[in-house]
Amino acid sequence: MGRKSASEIDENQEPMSEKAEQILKGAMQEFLAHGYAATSMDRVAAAAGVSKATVYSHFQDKEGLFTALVARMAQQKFSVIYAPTLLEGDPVTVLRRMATVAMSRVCCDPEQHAFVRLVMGEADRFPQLAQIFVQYVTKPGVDFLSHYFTDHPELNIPDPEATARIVIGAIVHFAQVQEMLHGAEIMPMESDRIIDALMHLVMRERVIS
Amino acid sequence: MGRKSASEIDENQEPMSEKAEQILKGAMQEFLAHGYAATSMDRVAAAAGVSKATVYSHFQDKEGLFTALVARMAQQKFSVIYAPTLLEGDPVTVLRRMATVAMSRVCCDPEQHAFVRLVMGEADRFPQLAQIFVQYVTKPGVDFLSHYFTDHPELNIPDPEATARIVIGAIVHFAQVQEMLHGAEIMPMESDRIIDALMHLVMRERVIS
DNA sequence: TATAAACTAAACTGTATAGTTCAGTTTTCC
DNA sequence: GGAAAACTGAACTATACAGTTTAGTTTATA
Repeated sequence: MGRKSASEIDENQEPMSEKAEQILKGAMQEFLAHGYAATSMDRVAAAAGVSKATVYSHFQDKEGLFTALVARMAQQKFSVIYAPTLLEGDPVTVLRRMATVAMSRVCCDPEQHAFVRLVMGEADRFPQLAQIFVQYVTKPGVDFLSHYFTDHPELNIPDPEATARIVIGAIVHFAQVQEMLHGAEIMPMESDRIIDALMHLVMRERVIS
Repeated sequence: MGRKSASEIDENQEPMSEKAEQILKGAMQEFLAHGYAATSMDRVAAAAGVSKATVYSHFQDKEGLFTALVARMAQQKFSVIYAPTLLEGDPVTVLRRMATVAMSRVCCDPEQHAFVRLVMGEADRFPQLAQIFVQYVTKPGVDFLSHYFTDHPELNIPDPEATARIVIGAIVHFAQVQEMLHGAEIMPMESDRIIDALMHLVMRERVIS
């Protein structure tokens, strides 16, 4: 039952036993709802429909379970998947489609909000988990958009990577303020206005071929 | 000793007794370092150099202390202060200066990182605190930049508020990824590149007067 | 100086927690 | 069928916590 020491994180994708999956599912429910410190192992076991001894036979301790869970979620559940069809069409269409898809994913999924909150809130106590989040969630998104900019010089973007970060940062921050921080009531705005303004900024100096 | 019920938040700025200030200082240290759930009232009292009974004579309970603390910090310590001199000069200079100041404030202050982590991490358990954060930290920044855009039509920005959110979101998200999520090692980038790319996007279609 | 208010230290209550142990049950697999 | 492994439920240890109480001390004030 290859366990890991508390401080190292399993980045492999060893197939897991059914019980281990069950436990992770219960752990996800509890940790996402209550955060790390306020989640008890008894509640995790109950949520997983499993005895507490079984939890401790699959995971070294609370920290080990938490790190296994978050690393796994970052790699599986929240890693960005890009459909090839996303790239079909002219840049104006494609960029707007990408922005719209990203915005809806990042705005409309409460589980994603809870996950981001969890990772951000624990980023100082679990810096490795924060880095895994960056590696598997943030970086692929930036790289993807950055490559698209690079592959389309007619967009006339001098620094594709920085520009990719700006576009993604604007979308993510909008979702954070509106949804995660409940800012929608205080400073309401349609997400389309962000997308329109982004398109205006990025597209207006392109070279018409 | 006008206390508040646990669920309502004091948005007034009643002058506080010296002991209450002491307690808030200790509470800030502990809550910023360990988060809400993992902070104990004994440690808060010890950090404040005060007996636990005194803590409970000034604040109703842990939740009341926490909400008083976070609301206060959002209004005092992390509300954005704008110097009038920030606005002197032509738009190219002013915008770059504003971006640079914002970036340094948001990137280089570990206490600000801890505060944002705390508010984000507890935003579901304390939605009113998240809204106070938006009201006193996010909104003033967006409004300020938005007004600057509106006051300078030569910049040719069709949607000032959305554009202000994009600029601020890009800067804040950059700081979040690089510093708060420890992404600097995984996807390093100089903050100047973000600022340059932002300037390029915002300024390139301005009307030269 | 007298009096009230604020404060302290410490003990105390009741509950919750991480992690372990163990006797007994179920599952797996040869 | 039978042995080994996995699992269960429940009790158990030791610790920590929120919040209260008490008895005594300091501080301000009039």
